[in-house]
Amino acid sequence: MVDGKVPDIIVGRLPLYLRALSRMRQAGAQVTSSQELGSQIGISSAQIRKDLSQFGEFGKQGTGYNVPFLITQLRRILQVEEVWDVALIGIGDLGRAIANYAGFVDRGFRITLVFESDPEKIGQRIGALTVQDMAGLEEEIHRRGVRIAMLAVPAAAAQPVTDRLVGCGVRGILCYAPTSISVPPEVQVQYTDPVLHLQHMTFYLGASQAPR
Amino acid sequence: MVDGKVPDIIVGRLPLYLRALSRMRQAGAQVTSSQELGSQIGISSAQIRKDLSQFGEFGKQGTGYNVPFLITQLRRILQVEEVWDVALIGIGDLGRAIANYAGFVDRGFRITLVFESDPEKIGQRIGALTVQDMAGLEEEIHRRGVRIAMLAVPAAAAQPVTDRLVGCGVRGILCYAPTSISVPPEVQVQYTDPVLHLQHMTFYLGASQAPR
DNA sequence: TAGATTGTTAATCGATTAACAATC
DNA sequence: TAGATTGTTAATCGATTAACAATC
Repeated sequence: MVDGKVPDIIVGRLPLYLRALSRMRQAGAQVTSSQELGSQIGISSAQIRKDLSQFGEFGKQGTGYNVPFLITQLRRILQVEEVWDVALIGIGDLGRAIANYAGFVDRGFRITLVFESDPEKIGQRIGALTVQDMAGLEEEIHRRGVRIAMLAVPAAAAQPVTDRLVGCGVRGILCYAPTSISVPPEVQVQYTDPVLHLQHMTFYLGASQAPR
Repeated sequence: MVDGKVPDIIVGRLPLYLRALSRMRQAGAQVTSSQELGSQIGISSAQIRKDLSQFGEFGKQGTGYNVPFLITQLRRILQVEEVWDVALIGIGDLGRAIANYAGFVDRGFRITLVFESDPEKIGQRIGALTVQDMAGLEEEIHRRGVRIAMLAVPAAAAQPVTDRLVGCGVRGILCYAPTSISVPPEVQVQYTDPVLHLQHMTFYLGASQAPR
């Protein structure tokens, strides 16, 4: 109910709740229950109620949760009511796909700076953005007050670039490079590596593929 | 030591260990310790030893773990000694980036089929692959014995496509669509949604961005 | 040998679930 | 009112950590 300190594992589920609720609203739902929300995302209703109770009382006995209201609350809790500016580092195929992705703004993020070290790519335009030289990274990020970066550089470049990002004020890094990076404790890091997920799945897949 | 049933949370860490070990080997390391491996990826040494002990005894007191040997063992445990054929569904910007990504094969995966519903894209070539009509999905996947799919379609299409995939023998799905999908219990699903990670981070980011 | 590090046990810590009074 | 569903407590379950004998 009162937030002394919220377990990180709970914080990590809130975006999932928000995503499911947004889809429900899109589908026209005005209310939902912990039961319905849970079955939608494969989580027990008790867990959802417990998680939400960390932040307040958002439901009504007998009827459940008002979908738009709960969305508003989760956006507030997660601090995505306003849109965050994000810097994207690395314009390979992946970086380009990220830069072109239209699904960020609705959910609280907007790529406003893109950097790349390859001289061939510097100056290219991606939508409304111009690819900038890594040389200007610190100055631009600092000047714009950007606090979040997405790192889509080769694994070998991830740590040095991270150090530069941290040095110029970035406090959240989403790392697409298939490697771990080190940051000071005040900096948030999250990783995304599809191969980790694939290898997690293959552990459970019996035998090999069908005969060819 | 003996594998009665391995907790899923442990299985999920093995790919992380494998990734870190591969980088160590690349860097020329022949041996490592649970201490070193742990500090590299931000996990306690005790946890690494405990996790590995689920599958056997891979280390040597006093000296630690032989890097290439442990890599071999993890690849065996995760069933990525051989390369898995993977079908990719959806050739938007993201699908294209996935299809072009060169980092899969080394780690056990190879995209061998790509499908798309947009008639404009069918027949296009992506590297050595030809974009195929979704109409032939079941036949092609079944014929090739493909067991794993990556889903890079819009959220609204995710569930119907999933049902088709499950119907033709796919047993592992990596879902890039920002939505949850339902599958029978024998099918593995993993998700990747960068926005979930970003929203997880913003919870911790104080105040707003710097003044503009 | 002495130092280092494993594999494993027991203790601690934290997360999930079940259950139910409160109440819409 | 009767039925439904919340928020919360206590019990259960599972994961992590600390510690150390074994041993390379």
